[in-house]
Amino acid sequence: MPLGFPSPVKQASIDDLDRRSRRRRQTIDEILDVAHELMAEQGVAALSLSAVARRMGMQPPSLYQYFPSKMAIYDAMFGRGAQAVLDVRRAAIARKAKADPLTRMRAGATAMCRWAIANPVYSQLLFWRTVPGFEPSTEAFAPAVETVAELRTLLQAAVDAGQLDPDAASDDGVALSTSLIAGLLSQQLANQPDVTFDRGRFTRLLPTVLDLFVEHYRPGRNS
Amino acid sequence: MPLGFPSPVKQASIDDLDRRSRRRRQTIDEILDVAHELMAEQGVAALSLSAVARRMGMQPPSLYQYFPSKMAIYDAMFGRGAQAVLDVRRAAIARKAKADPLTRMRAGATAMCRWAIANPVYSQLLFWRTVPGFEPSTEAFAPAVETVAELRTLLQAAVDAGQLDPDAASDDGVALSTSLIAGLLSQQLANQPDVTFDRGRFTRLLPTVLDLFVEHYRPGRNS
DNA sequence: GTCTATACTACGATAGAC
DNA sequence: GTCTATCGTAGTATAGAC
Repeated sequence: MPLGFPSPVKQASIDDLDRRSRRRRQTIDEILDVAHELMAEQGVAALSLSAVARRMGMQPPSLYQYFPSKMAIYDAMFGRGAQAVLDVRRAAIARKAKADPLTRMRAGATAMCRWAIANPVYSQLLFWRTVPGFEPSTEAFAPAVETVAELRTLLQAAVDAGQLDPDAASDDGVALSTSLIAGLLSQQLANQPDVTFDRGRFTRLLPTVLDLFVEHYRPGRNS
Repeated sequence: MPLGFPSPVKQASIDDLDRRSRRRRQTIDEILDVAHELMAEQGVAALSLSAVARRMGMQPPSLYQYFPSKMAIYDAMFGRGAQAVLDVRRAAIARKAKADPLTRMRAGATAMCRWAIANPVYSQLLFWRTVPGFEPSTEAFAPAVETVAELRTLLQAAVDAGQLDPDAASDDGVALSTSLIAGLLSQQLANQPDVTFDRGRFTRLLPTVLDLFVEHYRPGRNS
């Protein structure tokens, strides 16, 4: 390229790259938002790329600039949902930072449960995995692993504070607590999908179920 | 038709009707069996009539002699599954006919749970209802209603026998007991779908969970 | 009651122009 | 990065012959 001539090709500045990648992220987010909408309307497993493109005013092939396949969209949704659960739970626990471990555990469980009922599409993806051919990638699954790890940590804190028996922080304790909550969610979403958390016949039982857990692992109780 | 001439059209005898309707029933059963196979292989929501026909050595249009639509097949499967749950539970309880109500309740729950894990396709249909566009008909749903009714009756018997607090037979008691079991099933099927009931990290907790329930409704316990 | 033929629609994904 | 065009496949369902 001869010196003294400004390049006819526009130089890509840092700002341009920022703008471009921000634009790209926006499009990706919009795709996921629209996919979520459609899943809510037609069923999670009924997602179609054509429908997504139609609603976005795009042509279907354009979607392949952002996701290499339909399953990649499901995977991104899974990751998004798992991250949201992690965030929601952390936020609820942070709000009770000064409270005892059991209070924080209850707050985390309640917030997560409330979010799950308000977001049935994500719940179905995360907790049931009923989309034919879809399995989440390790990356998308990571926040879910972290959520369970943090649950275990909190249970251990309750044990250390003398609020729970040491068994509560075992594999069984973790499995039991997740199962108790999954049961309420499962029944609520299957039988009263359009009822709010507060009014649900099943989710209403959350405090009771948490009591059951705490009582079961009451320290000194030879279970 | 002139007398003295045997009809050239073969008279349809009672036996013929029997044979014909039996044959028809067999075909219907085979369709449902094959549909079940395919759902197990490809995913419940991925059922395709063409695939059913292919595997049966039929042409797709022939299926419409037996089911008016794909959803009708889902509905029949739902009904079949709900009836199976009812039967399995009743059989387990009948085997403990002479035992106390709580023992029978535990037996029923265990048998049902075991069956559900061994039949994940039906479980997904019955307990999650994640097939886009499908809702079970009242007829198909009837055995499920009956199962819950019988659960309530059994809880009431336990109350009457002084084994449980009267609250156990309330709406909340029923919802709680179904949720506890649904939780184990849900977690087991989503996280360890190919592990047996006996070895499952979650289903293994069934006795514990039943204890939780019984303890919660222990008579005289002011809960 | 099974078939052939077909209508109709839709889908996921790729190639290549602009 | 978006488009048009298209491939290849699949699907549900119906009409009508046999």
